[in-house]
Amino acid sequence: MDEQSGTDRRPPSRRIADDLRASIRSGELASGAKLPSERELAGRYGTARNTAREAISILQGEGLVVAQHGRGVFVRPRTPLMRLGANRYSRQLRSETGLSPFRIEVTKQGRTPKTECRSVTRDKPPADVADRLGLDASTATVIRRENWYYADDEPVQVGVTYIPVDVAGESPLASERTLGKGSIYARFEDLGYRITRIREEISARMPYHEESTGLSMPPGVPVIEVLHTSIDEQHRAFEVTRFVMRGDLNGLDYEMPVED
Amino acid sequence: MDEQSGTDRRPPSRRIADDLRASIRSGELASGAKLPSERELAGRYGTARNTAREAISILQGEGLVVAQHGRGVFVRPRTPLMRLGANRYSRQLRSETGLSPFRIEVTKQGRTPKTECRSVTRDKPPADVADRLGLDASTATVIRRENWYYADDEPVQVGVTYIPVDVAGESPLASERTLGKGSIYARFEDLGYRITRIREEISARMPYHEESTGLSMPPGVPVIEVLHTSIDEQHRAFEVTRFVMRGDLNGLDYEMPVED
DNA sequence: GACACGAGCTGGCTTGAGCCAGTTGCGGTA
DNA sequence: TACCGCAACTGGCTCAAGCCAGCTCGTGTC
Repeated sequence: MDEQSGTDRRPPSRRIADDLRASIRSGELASGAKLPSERELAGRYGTARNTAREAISILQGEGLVVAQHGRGVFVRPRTPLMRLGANRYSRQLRSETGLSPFRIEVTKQGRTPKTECRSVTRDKPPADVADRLGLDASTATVIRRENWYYADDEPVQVGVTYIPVDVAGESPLASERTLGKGSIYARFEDLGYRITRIREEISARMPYHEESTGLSMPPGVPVIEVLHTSIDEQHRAFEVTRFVMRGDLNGLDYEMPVED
Repeated sequence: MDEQSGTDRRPPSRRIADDLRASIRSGELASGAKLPSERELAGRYGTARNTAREAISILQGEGLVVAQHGRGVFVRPRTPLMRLGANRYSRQLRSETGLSPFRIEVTKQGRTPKTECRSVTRDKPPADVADRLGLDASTATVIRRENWYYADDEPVQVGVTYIPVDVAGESPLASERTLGKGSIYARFEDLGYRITRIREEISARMPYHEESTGLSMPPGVPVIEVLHTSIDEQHRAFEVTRFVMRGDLNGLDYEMPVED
């Protein structure tokens, strides 16, 4: 726009990034399209290759593009989000379909779901979890169950469930990786804990280094962290799960009454 | 650890980033602490300054550190999140305190809240909003109200509310920036729309360029986007608001019954 | 005591060069 | 025809140097 007047205070890398961003937004560079190569951008703008590279790295940080070694840089296609709702705890849904809401969501997108329980251990609870369960973080022991969720063999979410030993007792929850029909909430019902309320504390952040490798996340994508607490009729918090999910593939969808 | 065997396949920039990350995690570099300068890191590791710089940029992308021109690079202090719950729509809370939940939350943190209605216009609704309101995106008109929320004069969140013209009529909602006591939901009640259910669709992403400048967001921080729908006793969706909030300052906290 | 100035620190940004490592496709060989 | 291998692309990462701009703090002046 205002090239000639010489008063373009933006550094060249910003300018290139701004131009590319505009092209992406206008649709000129469609979803999945290949950007000009670093060397070509550099030539086109009369800058060093590193400067073009810097521009691309800005867009990567914004989550707009992904680079593929040897192939090029591409506009990140926006895949539809899997929307997880509170209905994932619904008894009816559990019994009707026999499928977990995660499986339903993934199937709906034409992908193949898979879940895997990686470990069942006894541990000390993290402070925030102990707090939600009404336990003393330094003395209490909990069962820790680590679950991974996949779509087409691509990991999309992790859930770590903490159960007080007093609740789990000697039930399958305390030791078995597979929990049989109706899955985990059916087992809690076997023990007399029927989920009637949930609390979900939601935050977003960039993934830890382990998460970004474990979930094989591209740069510029945040995670959604959900700290979930299950509460029964007697207002007992009997289980807490921390979900960490890829922000580019997952979303939450709650519908609830306004109380008071 | 395995320096000598020469088989440290990590590129130097990664190695520096890993070391710094470990120092941060161990607490050796506490929250708010100053990292060694780029030039010092370069010297210490025997690399070029650019390489140390690259390492720091990795940590910036992870949201672990913030750079301040002329001062140094610092471990990002983790400020406690403001937790917004469904109670922000509660009638009782509205009448009891006369304060909005946002104001309560901010005050609780010892900061000074401020809200500002930037504009009230008539517009076409975005497709997703039209869908939630049961309108035709291409023909319908809505009132668009843009609100900014501040803590200590720092912008922390934006909310854009869409109201069908049929709902707003000639009420203050359609034109006034200030809505008087009890704020927006009291005005909806004046019109016969009493909020009984809400739907909240939540996602996380990196901020758009405008958002990151408008909310003056440091790099490596995502936003939480909430698409909120208000529903009355007659199952009418009478208002939709899109909230965009800084992920490092805000969180959500819902407690709800499990239905079915 | 208040203030202006500058030295020496910090990060911000660029250059132009080089080498490495994936990817792709073409052409020649078995 | 099937396959191998190489050339020519792509991004990944680094170097060494330079200039700019913001911050801090000491020094010296008024």
